[in-house]
Amino acid sequence: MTNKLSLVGCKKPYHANYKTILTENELDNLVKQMAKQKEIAVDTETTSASPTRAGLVGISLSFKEGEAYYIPVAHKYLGAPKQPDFKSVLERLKPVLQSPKIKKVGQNIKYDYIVLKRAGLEIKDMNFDTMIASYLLNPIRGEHGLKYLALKHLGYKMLSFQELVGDKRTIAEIEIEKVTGYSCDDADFTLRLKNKFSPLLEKEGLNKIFYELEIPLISVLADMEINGVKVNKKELDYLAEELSENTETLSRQIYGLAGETFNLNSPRQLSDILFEKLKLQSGRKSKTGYYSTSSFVLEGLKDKHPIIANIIEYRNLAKLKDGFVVPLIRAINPKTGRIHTSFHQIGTTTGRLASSGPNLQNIPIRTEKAKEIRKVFTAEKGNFILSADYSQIELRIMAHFSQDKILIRAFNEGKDIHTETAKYLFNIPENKITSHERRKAKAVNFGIIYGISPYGLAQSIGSDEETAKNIIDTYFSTHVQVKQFIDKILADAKGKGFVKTLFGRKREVKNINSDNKTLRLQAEREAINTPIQGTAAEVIKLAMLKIHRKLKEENLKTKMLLQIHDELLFEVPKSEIEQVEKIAKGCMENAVNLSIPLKVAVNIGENWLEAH
DNA sequence: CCTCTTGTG
DNA sequence: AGATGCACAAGAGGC
Repeated sequence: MTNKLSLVGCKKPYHANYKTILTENELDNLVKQMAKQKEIAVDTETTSASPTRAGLVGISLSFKEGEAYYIPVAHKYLGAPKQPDFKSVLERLKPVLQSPKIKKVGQNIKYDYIVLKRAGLEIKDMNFDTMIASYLLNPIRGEHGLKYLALKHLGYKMLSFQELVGDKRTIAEIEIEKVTGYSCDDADFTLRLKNKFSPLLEKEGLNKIFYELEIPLISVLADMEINGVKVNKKELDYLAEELSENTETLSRQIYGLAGETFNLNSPRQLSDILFEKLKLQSGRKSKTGYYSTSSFVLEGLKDKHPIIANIIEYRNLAKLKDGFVVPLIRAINPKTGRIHTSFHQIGTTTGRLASSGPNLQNIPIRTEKAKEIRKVFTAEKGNFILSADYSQIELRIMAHFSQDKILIRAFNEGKDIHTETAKYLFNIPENKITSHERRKAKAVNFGIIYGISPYGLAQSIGSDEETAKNIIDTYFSTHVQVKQFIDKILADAKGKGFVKTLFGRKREVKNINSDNKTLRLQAEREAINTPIQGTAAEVIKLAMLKIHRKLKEENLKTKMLLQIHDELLFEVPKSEIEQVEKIAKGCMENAVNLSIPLKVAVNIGENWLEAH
């Protein structure tokens, strides 16, 4: 069945030959041809956007531009033809898709890898991901979808998923002929984009970071997503119940004090109550004409009216309940009883990972109730949670980049970096430094990495701007090489229009020469922060590759579960704890060789709270 | 779909 | 005069 590309929505049809594989014979011939190829583009069609839940509906393959094949396995609609048997298709494809000698190409191939691995087929020799290539070529957010890339780089308007599926529930209900065109387009244009991007990566000096970091990371992240993390559902249910009772009590009290009921979750309505009705001292109006009710504002009004403390408490508890507890309960996969997040390699402008569905990189920790939530992240019977986190990785990277004498000496001597900074800022001996001064120094250390202003520092240490400015000046006059490092980054960025990480990841800084001061200053802060944050992200990614490889080599049952920017979380059988502790610490501390040592702290416990 | 708010590193 | 610390995800409200 040949489909001469008569697709709806195609402005500039390529003369493609797409074929539906319906018989054993056709499948045989296809596999024979595939076995001769050096590289094959793969795409799967499924029942869900979430790969850890999705069921396979069909697979498309392409190894020559303009030619592609669609193997339907689970289309279900009135009059659907008999399709090749799902299991036997997988068995027939295994020799080629699992061959370490045939390169696999995909668009967001982690998705397909997960779907196929769950079905029992593990893609080998994943070699190219067009989404990641596009991201490395220009790490901006939200412009790396296949449909967008095909239009931008090849001038081809693909059919959108929405246009294909319409009001049907899943792709399984769509006619095989239509899906053949759609899915073959996906595989075909993935291959075309690969051919376009491959030389560009080379030209931009991105080959190393692409082939040696991001591509091998795909299967590591896929395994983490498949693993998922065990949570204690009973405890979550209990927390939800408890938080509901507490928020209801608080809201009743708040309405009593306000003299009327209103929607407490609406900042606008709350603003009217506090600043119009109760006439409390307001701050500036926001863009939309209402006064801010942020925690910063509320904290300042705490003593002015008894309603304030209640609102603060309500906000805290409501956030935990509606922002974490309830969504976590909903996210539990009924089949595995675990929570499977997605990690995104193209989620950030700096090279960090992002997590969603649910986001497991922002689980609360700071308050007592928050700790209760951390506690529900637990391990299977006989296993423990092991957490390994880098100490001060960003400041260490800044020390390496800047070669600052004070920072390098402090890290080489294993000093507490914030205390050390306080020594220089306030010109007092180490044994005289109070927690108060250390706290200020800590704010300065973080501020430097972010490209701070006197106003910003004043806000975070609660001083006036003049004091903050003096502190910043002192920092730069003592940490001479840090100042030089920042000046060099800015000069570089202004000259070239981009900044680079240690491993050569590039980020364009668009407004670095803008006449608009606000935009320019923001670009300058991005230029300072990106090499530091981005390099830290690369260091932990490298460590993850090493750990993943080692766990496999040593045949360990330990599972890598989460990455939270400077922390890795594992689920470890009791018998493997000592070994894994060594592996994690060793791989993380030796991921790269810098002018300063990297330090990793390992903690073990029954749950994430105990292990952190 | 944007704004506000708040959770993390 | 007015803005002024990096990187995110997500829920709620409201248009």
